[in-house]
Amino acid sequence: MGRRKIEIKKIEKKPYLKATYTKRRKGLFGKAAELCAMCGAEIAILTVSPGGKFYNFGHPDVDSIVARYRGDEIPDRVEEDHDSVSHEDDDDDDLAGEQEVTNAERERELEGKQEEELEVTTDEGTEPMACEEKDHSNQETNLFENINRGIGHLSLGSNHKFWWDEEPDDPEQLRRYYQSLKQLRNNVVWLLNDRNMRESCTKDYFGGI
Amino acid sequence: MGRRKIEIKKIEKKPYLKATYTKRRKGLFGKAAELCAMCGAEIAILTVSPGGKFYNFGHPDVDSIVARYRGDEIPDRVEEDHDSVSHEDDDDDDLAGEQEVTNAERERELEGKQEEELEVTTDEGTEPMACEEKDHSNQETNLFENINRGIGHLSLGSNHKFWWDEEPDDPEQLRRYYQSLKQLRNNVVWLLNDRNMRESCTKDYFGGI
DNA sequence: AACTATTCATAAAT
DNA sequence: TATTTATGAATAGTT
Repeated sequence: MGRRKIEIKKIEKKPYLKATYTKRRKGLFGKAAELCAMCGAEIAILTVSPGGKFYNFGHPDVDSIVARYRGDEIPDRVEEDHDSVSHEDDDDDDLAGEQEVTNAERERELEGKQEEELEVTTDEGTEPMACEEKDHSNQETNLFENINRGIGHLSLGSNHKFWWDEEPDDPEQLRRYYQSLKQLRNNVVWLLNDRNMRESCTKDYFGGI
Repeated sequence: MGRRKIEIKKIEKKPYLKATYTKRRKGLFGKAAELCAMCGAEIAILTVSPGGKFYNFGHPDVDSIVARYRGDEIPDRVEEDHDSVSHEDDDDDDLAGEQEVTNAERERELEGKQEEELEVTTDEGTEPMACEEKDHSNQETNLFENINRGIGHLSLGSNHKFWWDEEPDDPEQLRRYYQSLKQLRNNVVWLLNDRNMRESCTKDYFGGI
């Protein structure tokens, strides 16, 4: 796609490496933006540059997609069939597969139809193409509230018992358990922290769309 | 890029929508793979199709990058300066910016140099281009161990005190705190669960690389 | 960083 | 629906 056919292999010369990385990252994000605009897809791209820096793309935003990917939503209903999952179909039972309803689709149907009807926005830039310049600290708060919320609905499908499943009678034991769990909480908090160091870009790719 | 110039706008006709989505997703993942191979970058792409199904790309794998994005690593040292973060530079202070050391880079230097020297793999497919067919349950275990680990190192930089920061003397109070934290733990477990329903693809894109 | 020659991705056709 | 082909778009090399 340039003056000459190139091999796709590691570029060793630093100046070329940087230039190529920047160009191609831009190209990649642009492609993603087009795909979002044309097909109503949601895409999050997390990029770590060779220098170790994050450059991200997200539509409608990175965090909502990442959260969905990890299952950060609060469940209304608990899935029991975690074992019998084998998707052999490779690519296409999506969207066209209107007979074969997947788990994910069923879940979405329960949640609400808003996104299902592929927003009939006709033209110009009134799309909800939000960009990643949101207030991160607020997001942290929301996500954490999310984790703390929905406590009543939870009942993990598993039959295993762990130490935290039995409420200890011994006060000293209880105290130790409490300590452990508090540490867990701290780790979770830390996990949600420090996001501010990262960059995310979406705009510039949705200008003429 | 085809027989005719097209407008980048929402495709309304379902058959075209599906075909286009599939083609372009494939193209996007291919571009990402090339970028990884040429520049040693790490990329995770999370895609939600218009039908609501996940199709993901990851090199070396989705979860490690997502975890890093969210800050899932166990900290060796605690950051104090979370407020004064404003990256105004748009694009390029990366890799070339050998003067201006960012927080992220500093952290990496402390961690160890393994990844810094951009693995001098010269040619063929001996690259660590892992694909996303790993054992998910194992990953869950690992991530959870990760969260449970590193307890000793933690001291959040904040000055705020919350109820979980004071160890309660009252046994009943302690029990209630314990309950709350246990629920939090359950939420975290749930959050790590259910990943098995998703597909991820990487192979097919690294065949000739 | 800006410019072109060229390859590559893909829209339309089959 | 998979394959083919003509064409526009991304980009390698150059300045």
